[in-house]
Amino acid sequence: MSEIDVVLPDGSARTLPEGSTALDLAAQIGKRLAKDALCADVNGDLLDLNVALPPGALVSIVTPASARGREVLRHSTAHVLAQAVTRLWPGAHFAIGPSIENGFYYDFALPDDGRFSDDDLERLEAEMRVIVNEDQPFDRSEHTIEEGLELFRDQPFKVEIINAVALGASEEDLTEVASPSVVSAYANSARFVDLCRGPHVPSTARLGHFKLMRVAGAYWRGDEKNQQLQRVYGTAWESAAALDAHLLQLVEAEKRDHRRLAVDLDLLSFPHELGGGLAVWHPKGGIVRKQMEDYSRERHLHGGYQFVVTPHLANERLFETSGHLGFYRDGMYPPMELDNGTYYMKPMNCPMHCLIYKSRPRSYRELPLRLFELGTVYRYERAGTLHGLMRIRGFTQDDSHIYCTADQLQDEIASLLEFVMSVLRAFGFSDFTANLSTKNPAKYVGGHEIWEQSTEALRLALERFGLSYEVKKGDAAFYGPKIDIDVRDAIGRTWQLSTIQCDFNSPERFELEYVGADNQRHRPIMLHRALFGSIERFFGVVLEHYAGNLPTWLCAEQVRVLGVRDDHDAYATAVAASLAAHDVRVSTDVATEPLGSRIRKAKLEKIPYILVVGDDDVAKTTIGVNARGSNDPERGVRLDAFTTRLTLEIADHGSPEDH
RNA sequence: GCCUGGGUAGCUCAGUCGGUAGAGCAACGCAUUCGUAAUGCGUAGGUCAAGGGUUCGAAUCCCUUCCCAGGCUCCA
Repeated sequence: MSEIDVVLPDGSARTLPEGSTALDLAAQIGKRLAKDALCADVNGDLLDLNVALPPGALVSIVTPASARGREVLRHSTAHVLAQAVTRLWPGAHFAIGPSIENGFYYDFALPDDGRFSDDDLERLEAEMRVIVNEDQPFDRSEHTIEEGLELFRDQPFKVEIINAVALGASEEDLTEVASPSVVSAYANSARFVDLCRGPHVPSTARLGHFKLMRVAGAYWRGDEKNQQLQRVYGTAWESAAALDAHLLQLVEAEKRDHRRLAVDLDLLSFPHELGGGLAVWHPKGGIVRKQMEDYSRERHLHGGYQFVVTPHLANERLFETSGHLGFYRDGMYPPMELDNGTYYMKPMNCPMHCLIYKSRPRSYRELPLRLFELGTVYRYERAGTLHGLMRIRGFTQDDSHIYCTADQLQDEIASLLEFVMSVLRAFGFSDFTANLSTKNPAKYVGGHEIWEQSTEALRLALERFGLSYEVKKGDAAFYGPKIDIDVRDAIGRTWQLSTIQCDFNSPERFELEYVGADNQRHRPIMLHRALFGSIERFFGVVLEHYAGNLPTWLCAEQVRVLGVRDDHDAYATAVAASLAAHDVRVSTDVATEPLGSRIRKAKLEKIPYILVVGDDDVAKTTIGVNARGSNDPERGVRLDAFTTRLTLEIADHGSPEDH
């Protein structure tokens, strides 16, 4: 019998009998690897373990505790879910079931327009465990288009996918089948076959560390005009420990949910009486927000911006001119009909800023003209999309509109990028990435040249700044290309905060002009930009980033002074007064309750510094300093030394945890 | 807007078969005077989201609306 050589990832070669599979290779390398192996990377393609290796192939064995291994586990678990559904709901149609971050989902159409309820998850999970225990193989087979259509004749979604791929109509469906001409299928048993490109684990027995999480509705092919399918989400891992760790992480993430923290820390609330998506800010939230706004104003003041103020509503003529009524009427609060016309709440500040620009003739000497406003806008977001502060119906943008010439664009954007990141860094973010959204050929206004020129200006500014970015083709708004800036937070989630958008539409619609050095009239380019995006959303992101342990400068209460006994209260009050004289936000909690109880209360409020003063301190003018995040208090600290340290920390935007 | 699940005291939740409202924490009062995450006792607190229906009787069953959660879609 002839032999073949294959190459391992470390560059070493292995010799195997011709016809050997990836599993044979794994077995030759080691018993343990053969036991762990899920599938194999052969010359860059992920394949099942039982395929014969071609001579000279570069092979790596994929094991469960790897990104690709988990992906295969999750996808295979999705097949098990589909089989469980077809067992419990005979006649169910199944659509697609990919692996996703941390797990998988699968979409179904149940017989008689049936719906899953939460109780069904338990039944499904039990059935899935039965399938896992049955140790069913994943048997791959390949078919012609005609055979595939016959094989899945009872599964309309599969038929649609096969046809779409055969016609070359859908690239994304290629993930479901082998190639445009070969239909691949995986059979777990005579009764369950699913269309799939693969690869899969060798047997269902290799699965088991999964949990079904929730049911949801999801539109076929993600289009709300299509049938809504029943989706089941699950999470799946390589081990019980990994699954438990994930579930624990979900619990931890819940603890830093801004909606939870907003209640616990008494920052703000969403009273039912107000209606959905509208918040009231309580005193403590009000202080934090004021700190954010003050900082923003301060930076803009020194950043060459001019402050403007505009009203919350306007006559409909304004929004006809701006085009908002034409394009976004559904997203606006409905009209107020009055004797002298029809009024709308403003969904954006830009039309108002254009009116300010237009209030008198402009010279090229004034450009770039940067108008800034903390402008509150109202958008009637669809009920199902609301999400705490992150998606809200009334919110305040740190909004600016910059009017400039095409020549000024690149410099303006480069300096804007610097400004944006400098401001975001002041709030503790340091990991940024950008997205550059380019023209959607199906939906845009403006000439080819201006799109090219400004997209290039955005791109060059990004490169000049050295910010890593991805190009999102066709993602631009109809009126111009844009840069969005994502930040990564303390637990690795990314949030889109800042946006810099070119607008070729508004200057046209408002007929904005400036007189150039050539004494001719020219049309300026307009930039929309927001750094926080919305103050509400930014507040939510910051709160979650710090899990409520805000840096000292942002905290509503920075210090609380506790006397050990009530005869220390006078000294505690004096300490507080001394700190307050340095603009520290400080309170005292008089000794009617035991010290331990008052300390606990202050810790739950996440106050950066709890100062405890007793006999020693009264005698020596010292304090006991209990810093947030630390379990051993410092005794006998001189008050003036602490005051210096604290005021420095506040000025530096630091936290007690930094020391 | 669509799918699923919810809404009981400020918060977290219990409330069985339809029989008329409960706990812990928080609040308030009194006592306690205490050196680093819960002192004790007591008091008060509810149109059970709102409205309608079924019933002798509804937190509980039905309908409508509002609000919330997780998804889908959307996000100028």
